This record gives sequence, structure tokens and C-alpha cells, in this order.
Amino acid sequence: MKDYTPPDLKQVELATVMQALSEPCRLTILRTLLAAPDGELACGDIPLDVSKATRSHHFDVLFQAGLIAKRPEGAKCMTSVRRAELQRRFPGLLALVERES
Amino acid sequence: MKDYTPPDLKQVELATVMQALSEPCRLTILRTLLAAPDGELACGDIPLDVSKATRSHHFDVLFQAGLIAKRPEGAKCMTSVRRAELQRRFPGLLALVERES
DNA sequence: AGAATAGTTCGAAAAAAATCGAACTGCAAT
DNA sequence: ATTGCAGTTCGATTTTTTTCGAACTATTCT
Repeated sequence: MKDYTPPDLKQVELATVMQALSEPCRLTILRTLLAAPDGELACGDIPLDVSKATRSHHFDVLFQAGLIAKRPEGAKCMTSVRRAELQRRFPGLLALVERES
Repeated sequence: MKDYTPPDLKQVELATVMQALSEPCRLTILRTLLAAPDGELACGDIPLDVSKATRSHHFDVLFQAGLIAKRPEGAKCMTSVRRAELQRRFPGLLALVERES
């Protein structure tokens, strides 16, 4: 995990966010994080039917799109949804993600 | 324009809609339609820097994703956003599209 | 009927995204 | 210090998406 500095949401385009949300795996990641008791989980703790490399890729897409934050904790990488910031920049977006299935 | 019967929004997945909205051209189409006085425009009446074939493709992606409706009018093809239905199925989605640039 | 307009469809090519295994880094516990 | 765990990076492959020109359909206008 090279860099934990997330992109500034003001610079993130709607199309980029939509692109990030157009993948079932990535929606699963977000929904699982949103449903998590303390709002964060280690990357590996979200069940996905893809390889480690692909999983890492999906987390990166979500990170680049400004949707999740990362925090190192020992060897693990805790991730969380950037709820408040997203609500300001894209109001209602997360509600749409949560509302489904 | 073979078929004017749009997909049932209940069958449309969020990921599909997000995918359709991940393209700048297609966001332009939606925003232009949303801003149009009577809410509908002929396909060709939306300025886009792509060929006729590509334009047709983008309209089709939007149509398949349940975002727009089509109506023949002579040789033209009038399109409109499926506002009310979308608001029911994906509340707040169009607001996000409109809110931007 | 013939020409013009509006849009679709068909290939095919180019670009972008997803996917994986293998090699790698960093941390922690033995 | 070595083994194991968590995650990233690299390189390559496959799949999906975008894109276009050319040929086509349907409609309107002269």
C-alpha cells in the first residue's frame, strides 16, 4: 500500500465514480463496508470470488474514484467508505448503493 | 429503430445503470434531455463529437439501461429521460446527473 | 420516382478494463 | 532469522467497450 492519501473529491468526476460503481464486485465491497459494524474492514475480510490480484485492483479503482479510504493496521489494510465527504460531493449516491439488494 | 419497448426497470441492475452513466457522451445526452424545454429531443439534435454510428450506440446503451425512452416521429427518433420511473427505481439518481456541470 | 434526411446495423479495429499467476514488500509472531 | 500473513506490482491474456465507415431501412420532400 504505497499511498494512503485519497484523491480530493472536488477533482473527481461523476463519470469516474459511476465507472467505479459499474462492477458487481465493487458494489459488494461498498455494501459490505457500509453494513460493517464499525464501518471498516480489512481488504481481505470481504468475500469475493476473485484472485488476490483482482481484489487488490478493485480496491484501487474504488480508492482512485474517491469512494474509499485506506488505513494501515499492522500488515493489514483497513478500508472504509468516505461517507460524509461523498454525501457532500455526490448527495444521495451512497443511499442508492445501499438501497439495492 | 427496431423496438421502442423499453426494458422493465425492475429488471435493470444498478451496475448496468452505473455503467451507462460512466461515459461523458452519455452524461451529456442525459443532461441535454433533462434541460430540454419539452423534455424530449431527436437523437441527432444533441451535439456530440462522435460519428453517427457511435452516437447511435450511445443512445442504445442508455436505452438498454432503462434511462431513456424512444418515440418515432416521422423519420426522426424522439428521446426522453424516463424521469418518473427512474425516480421510483433509483431515487436521487437523476438529481446527481443534473447537479453536475 | 428520385433525392435528402434520420437513424440503424454490420464488420472490423482500437482502446480500455478485468483477470490471473508469480514475484515482490512490509509487518508480525515464532 | 525464518516463516507466515496481507496486500501490491508486474506482465500477459482475455473480455468488454468504444469507435468508425459503409451499407442499409424508413420517412419525407420535391
